[in-house]
Amino acid sequence: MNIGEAARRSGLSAKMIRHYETQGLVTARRLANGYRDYAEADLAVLRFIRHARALAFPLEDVRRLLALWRDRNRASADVRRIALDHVAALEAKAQAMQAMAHSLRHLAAHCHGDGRPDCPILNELEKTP
Amino acid sequence: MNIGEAARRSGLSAKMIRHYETQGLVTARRLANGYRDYAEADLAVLRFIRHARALAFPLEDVRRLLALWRDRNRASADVRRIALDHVAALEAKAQAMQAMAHSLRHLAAHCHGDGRPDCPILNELEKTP
DNA sequence: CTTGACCTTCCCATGATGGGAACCCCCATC
DNA sequence: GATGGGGGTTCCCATCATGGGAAGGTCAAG
Repeated sequence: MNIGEAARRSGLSAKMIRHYETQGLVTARRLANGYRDYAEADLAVLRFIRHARALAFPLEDVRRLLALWRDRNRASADVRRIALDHVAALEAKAQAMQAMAHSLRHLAAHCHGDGRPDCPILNELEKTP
Repeated sequence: MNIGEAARRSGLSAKMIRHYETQGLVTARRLANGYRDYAEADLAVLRFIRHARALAFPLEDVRRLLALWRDRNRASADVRRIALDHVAALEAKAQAMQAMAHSLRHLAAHCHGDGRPDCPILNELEKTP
């Protein structure tokens, strides 16, 4: 199957698939005309990548997860560690964002939000320290 | 004051200040030798930018907030709208991240995390659909 | 006059993705 | 056989905000 069909069936874009190839996550046989040729097994890899990316694993993590996935002698502890480290990163970012959102919501709640220029949001941003 | 001192006193890096200049957020007088020269008023702008960036406003938003800040006839409603739109964006991202974190935590909780290869995380990632 | 600490501009890298150009391939239809 | 359309290929550029670093100008102190 060519890259277009592989894209359709994996839920990725052809661009992404080529990119993942340059990053060493997938490989594809080449036909005589230079076209990439994907087998069902490659599709499984592509879907794996899509699921991992849907959980926002960076490609570097995906590479390691794929290696573990292929390794029948893997230790589930290794997979777990990658996942939990990623969870920690996600939660840290999410909490930072929500803290910012809270501050801003608070400021906005005290802003008249009308035609007058007075605005606690700007007052906060212009603080001297 | 030169860019190094402006950086120290604003809490930004000299690199960032130059970048903000290319983006039209700050301007600086130039000395005869080509060095940028900042006044106290410029420092206030730089600190404003730092505070806005600390709340993760994209530079485009910072540009608009600065324009409103300088405009004595601004309507606080305009500031508020920018802020609340940004809050919505932050919360959407934060929630998406926490949803991913939850899923992964759940999967990891069912993973032995020992030397055995069996792993629900990988099972999830390899799902066919 | 040299040294070191500044400053300048310009280019490149990050991470994952999209856009688009220039060009090749294949098949169907006229 | 020529043409057109819809594949494919590679390569470059843009995003967003920031850092790294090179090459070179400037200045003050020794």
